Amino acid sequence: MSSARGDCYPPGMTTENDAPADEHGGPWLTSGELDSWLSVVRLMTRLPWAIDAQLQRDADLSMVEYMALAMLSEAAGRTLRMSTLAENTSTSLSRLSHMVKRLESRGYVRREPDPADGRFTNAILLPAGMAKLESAAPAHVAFVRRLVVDNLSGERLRRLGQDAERILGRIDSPAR
Amino acid sequence: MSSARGDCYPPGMTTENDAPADEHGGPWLTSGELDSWLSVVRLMTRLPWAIDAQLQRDADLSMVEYMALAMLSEAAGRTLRMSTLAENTSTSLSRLSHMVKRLESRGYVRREPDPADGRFTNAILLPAGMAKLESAAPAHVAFVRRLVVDNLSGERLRRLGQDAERILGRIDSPAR
DNA sequence: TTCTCAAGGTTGAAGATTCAACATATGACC
DNA sequence: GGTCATATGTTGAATCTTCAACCTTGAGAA
Repeated sequence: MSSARGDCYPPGMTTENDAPADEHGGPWLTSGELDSWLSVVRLMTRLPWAIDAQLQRDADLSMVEYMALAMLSEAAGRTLRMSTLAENTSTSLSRLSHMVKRLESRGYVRREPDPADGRFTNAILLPAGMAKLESAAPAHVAFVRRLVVDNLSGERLRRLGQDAERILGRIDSPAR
Repeated sequence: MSSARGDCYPPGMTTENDAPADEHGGPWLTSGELDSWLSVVRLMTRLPWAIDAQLQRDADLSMVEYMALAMLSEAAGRTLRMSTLAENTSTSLSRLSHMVKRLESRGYVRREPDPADGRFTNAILLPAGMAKLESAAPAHVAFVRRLVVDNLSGERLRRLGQDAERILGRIDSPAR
């Protein structure tokens, strides 16, 4: 099934790659491990690209922008701190700051310093932003269904989410 | 386990989200589907970021650059057409062209028009590029093992790869 | 031959992201 | 109060990606 051949990952070592198929911890990847990893790499590359393309085409939004608007739409008072929003959308504060500035200039969002603690900045979803989100949502959700949710059995989707969480756990863990 | 709450995805509709848990094709996502999808989104966002950070820190390479060098290292004559390389690394030709120009300026790669058909351009891995790749590979493979390969059972890794392929199939399929 | 066309690739400008430096606000400590 | 340290955000420059326009090569038709 893999169209991109697997013998390209660790470099120059393919002949020594025939170790027992499921032994953990070896120096290189076995050919089965490599196939799976390369599939994951392609998924990480192309799925965001596909989602972005759909949203861009149908709503002139990037996926991160959609996520940010969606997070705000569900928050109390349609308001979140910049730092919370950055955490929840997995983006850097700097990127978010630039991004919100653009959303602000489009009239979807506004910012104000938190009245209770001036260190924080609150991002607030405006009616135009809510309208934008509501108009973008149906096509976006349908697309996600077609590519992912309806494309896997309930059980496999559930496991996919679990595997993702397990990998994310390692990413967040304090190294080693 | 999900730290970012799920009630932020389709916007403004959470109260109607209590449909039967595994019914396919509804208008919105059920809360379980949403959790899984958001986990996948976070994975797509953070895993490439983590891999890039490791490679950048240890080898001053991005993941796409690493992939390109690795593909070339395994190709016959350490040579591939630009278009093939773009396909195999899931990047646009334009992005690849800029990227290879940078790799060229670092002495890792060179380009030449295909002698047999001048429409194609061949990218060729130079010894310095091979050396770079070999020095980067061990730490990179170890990192991929720690995050993904050794973090899931053989069976789950295999299924993860299959799910990825299944989703990729939909992405490549001619719409609808 | 000559014309036209499609495919492969490059380029420069515009747009987005990253990086490091810089504010600013608050709390802790003296 | 005054000073220092820390956490939150912002900004501008550098870098990277995307987008559209363009160039070139070779194939095929007239």
